[in-house]
Amino acid sequence: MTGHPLLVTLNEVRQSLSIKDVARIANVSHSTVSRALRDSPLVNPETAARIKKIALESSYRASAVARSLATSKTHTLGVVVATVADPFIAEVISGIEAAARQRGYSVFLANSDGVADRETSVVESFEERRVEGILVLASRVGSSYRTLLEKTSIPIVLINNYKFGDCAYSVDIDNVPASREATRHLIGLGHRRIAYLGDRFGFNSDTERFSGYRQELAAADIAFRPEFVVHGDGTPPGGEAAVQQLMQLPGRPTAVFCYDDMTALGALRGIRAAGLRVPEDVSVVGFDDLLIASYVEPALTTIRQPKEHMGTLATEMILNLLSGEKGEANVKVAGELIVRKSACPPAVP
Amino acid sequence: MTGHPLLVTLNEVRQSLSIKDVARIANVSHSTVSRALRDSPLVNPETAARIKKIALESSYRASAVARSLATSKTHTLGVVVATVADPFIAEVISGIEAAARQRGYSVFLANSDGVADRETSVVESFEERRVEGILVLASRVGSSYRTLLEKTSIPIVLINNYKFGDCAYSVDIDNVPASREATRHLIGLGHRRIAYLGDRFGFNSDTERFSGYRQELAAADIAFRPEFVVHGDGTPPGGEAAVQQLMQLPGRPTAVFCYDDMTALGALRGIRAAGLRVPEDVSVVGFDDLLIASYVEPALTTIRQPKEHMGTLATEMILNLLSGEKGEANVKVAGELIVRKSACPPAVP
DNA sequence: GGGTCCACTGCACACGTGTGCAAGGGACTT
DNA sequence: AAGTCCCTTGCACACGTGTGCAGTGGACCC
Repeated sequence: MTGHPLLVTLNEVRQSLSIKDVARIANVSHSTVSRALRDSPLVNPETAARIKKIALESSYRASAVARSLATSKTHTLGVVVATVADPFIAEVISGIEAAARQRGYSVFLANSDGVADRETSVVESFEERRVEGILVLASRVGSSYRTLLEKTSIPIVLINNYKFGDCAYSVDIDNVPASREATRHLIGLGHRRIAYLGDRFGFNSDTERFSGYRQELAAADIAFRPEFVVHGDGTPPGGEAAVQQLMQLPGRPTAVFCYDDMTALGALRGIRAAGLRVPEDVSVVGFDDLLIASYVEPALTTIRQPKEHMGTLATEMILNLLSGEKGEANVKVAGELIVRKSACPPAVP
Repeated sequence: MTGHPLLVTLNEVRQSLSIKDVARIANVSHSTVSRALRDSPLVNPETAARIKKIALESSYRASAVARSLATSKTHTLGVVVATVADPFIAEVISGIEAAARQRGYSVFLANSDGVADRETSVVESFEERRVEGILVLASRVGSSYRTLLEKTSIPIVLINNYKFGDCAYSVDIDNVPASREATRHLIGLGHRRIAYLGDRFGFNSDTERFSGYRQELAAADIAFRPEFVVHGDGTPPGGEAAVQQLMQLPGRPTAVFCYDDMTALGALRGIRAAGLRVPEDVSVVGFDDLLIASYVEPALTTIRQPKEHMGTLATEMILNLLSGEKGEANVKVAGELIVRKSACPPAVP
C-alpha cells in the first residue's frame, strides 16, 4: 500500500515511528537497531546503549504485527467462552490471562453465547489472527466443537467441556470423587433421603456428578430412589422450580445435592417458598464455590473448584505444548469440600 | 527470516498456506486472489468464483497479521480491567466484546489487578500490538492513567473511572440523580435516620453518590448527621465491619444506603450479626444490581447500572472516533431503581 | 481494417521487523 | 610484516497481503 498522502494528511493519522526512524537518528542500519533492542550479543555495548536511549526518549514501540509476520510467532492465545458474565467463567479467565501475560502472551477474548455458528466464526477469526492456541470454556456447548477440532491445526484445550474420547487436550474438575465427597458429607451428617438436583443439558459433568452421587449412596447401602432425581438448567430459577417438585414428594428428601451453586441458590429459594427452612428442614450442598456462595444466607456448603488454577493449568499446558514439550493431555484437578452453614444433621432422620 | 529447514521439519510446524499457494492452484497471480476474496469489482466473476471455491476447499485463512501490516489497520481493541472476576466488570466486558465483534473488531483482554506498574506495561503491550483503541475499566485505580493518557496517541475511553477534568473520553453512570433516587425511596418509605455506607478509596463515584445522598436529605429537610457516614472498601467484609459501627450508635439509623452491592451484602450480614432484622429493623439499599442482588435473602433493593449497555456505548464511541466521527466525549447513562425486599417502612419512625 | 476503449490481469513495491551472510577493520600471533 | 581471527556492522531478502500502474487482449465503432 503506497498510501494516499492527501488522505493521511486530512485524517491526521499519527504514524507511529518505525525501526528505520530510530536507525536514522542513531546513524546506524535498522538491523543494528533490531539487534540492539533485542539484546543481541552481536552489537557493541556502547552502540546498544545509545540506541536504547534514543528508542526510550522517542517512546518507540516495536510493532508486534511486523514482528509476528517476520517470526511467524504471534505470542497470542484465543479464549472462547459462552459468556464472560458467568462468575465461574470469569474466574477461569482470570487465571488464563495471568498465566499468559506472565509468559509474554496476550489473549483475545470472544463470547459465543453458546451459539454454534458464532463459535465457528470466532474460531475462524482466531485462525486468521494466527493465535497460537485456543482455550475453550463453554459449559453450555458440546458437540459443535467436534468438527472445529478436526479442521483446525491450532492446538485447543477444553476446560470443563464436553469431550469426545481423548481427541483433545482438556482440563477438568474430577467430578466423581468430588461428588462422592459431597454426598458422603451429607450421609455423615445422618441423612438417608438425599436428592440429586441435576442439569438437563446432558453435560458429562452432570453425568459424572450424578454417578458419584449414586456410587456413594451404594457404598453406604442407601437405596437409590429415582423420584429423588430432578433437573434444573444451571440458573437459579431452574433450580427453584426443580426443587419444588422434590418438596411436594411424600417422604420428601432431607437433603439436596445440587449440580452447581447457581442451581443451589434457586434451591434455597424454592425450599423457603415451600415453607421449609435451610438447613434445619432441608440441607443443601452446591458445587463450584462461587464468590456468592459464602454470602447467601445460609452460607452455602459446596465443592470448591480451583477456578483460577484451572485457567493457569490449561494455559501452561498449551504453552508447553507450543514449546514442544509433550505433557499429560487430559488433566483432572481435585475439588475440595467447603463446609459452611447450609447443611446440618436432619431433624427427622 | 529464511528459516531453519531442519528445525522446521523436526517441530512439524504445519505452515498454514498463503495467498500464493491459492494463487498457484488457481493459476493466477496472488493479486487476483487478494482481489477476488475481497470482492473487488476488478476481477472477472467466473475467476472470482473459482478462486473462492479453491480457498474454501483448502480452508485457506487470510493472515490478519499480514493484512494489518499492509493496511496499518489491526481491527483490534484493548481492554484493561482491574480483575475479570468482578461481576460488574465482567458484564461490561460482555457488552464491549459483543459490540466490537459486531463491527469486525477483536478484543485483547488484560488484568491489571489495580497495580500501577502492571497497567503501564499492559498499555505498552497494547501499543506494540497496535490496538486501535483502549478501554479502561479499573474502578480501583485512578491517577496513574494521567501519564498514560498523555503519552499514548491511541484513543482511550474510561468507563466508570477516575477522571481528570475532561481530558479523556468517558462513559459513566450518572451518580447524583441515581443516588438521590435511592435516598428518596427510603425517605418515601418514612425513614428519617438514613446512613451512608461509602467507600474509603476516594473514587469520585463515591463522592458523587454521597453528594446525591446529601442533596436529597436537604431537599427533604432532614438534618445531615456526620456520625451516620461510615466507609467500607467495596467488599462484603468491609461493609460488614462498617455497618456494625452504625448499629452500635445510640439512635441508630433505620436505613442504610450503600455505595455498592458488595458493600450491601456485607451490611446484610453485619446487621444480622447485631441481632437485627432486614428490612424490619433496618432497611438496606445497594448500588449496581449485580446478579447476586436478586438472590440474596432478602432480595436487594438497589440501583441498576446498565452494565452491558455501558460497554457497548464505550465501544461504539471509540469505533466512531476511529471512523472520524466526533461525538460526545463524556457520556453519562442513567441508573434505575430496582425495588425488591430489603427496604420497607421503618418500625420505629 | 485500424483505432479506441474497457475489462481484466500481473508486476512491482510497500508495510515493519528479523536474520543469514559478507565485509570491514582492528588486534593479536607467528 | 603478513596472516589470522574476532568483533561489529550493513546488505539483502523473507514473512503475507494490498494496491497503483502498466500491459494485454478482445469488442466495438467508424
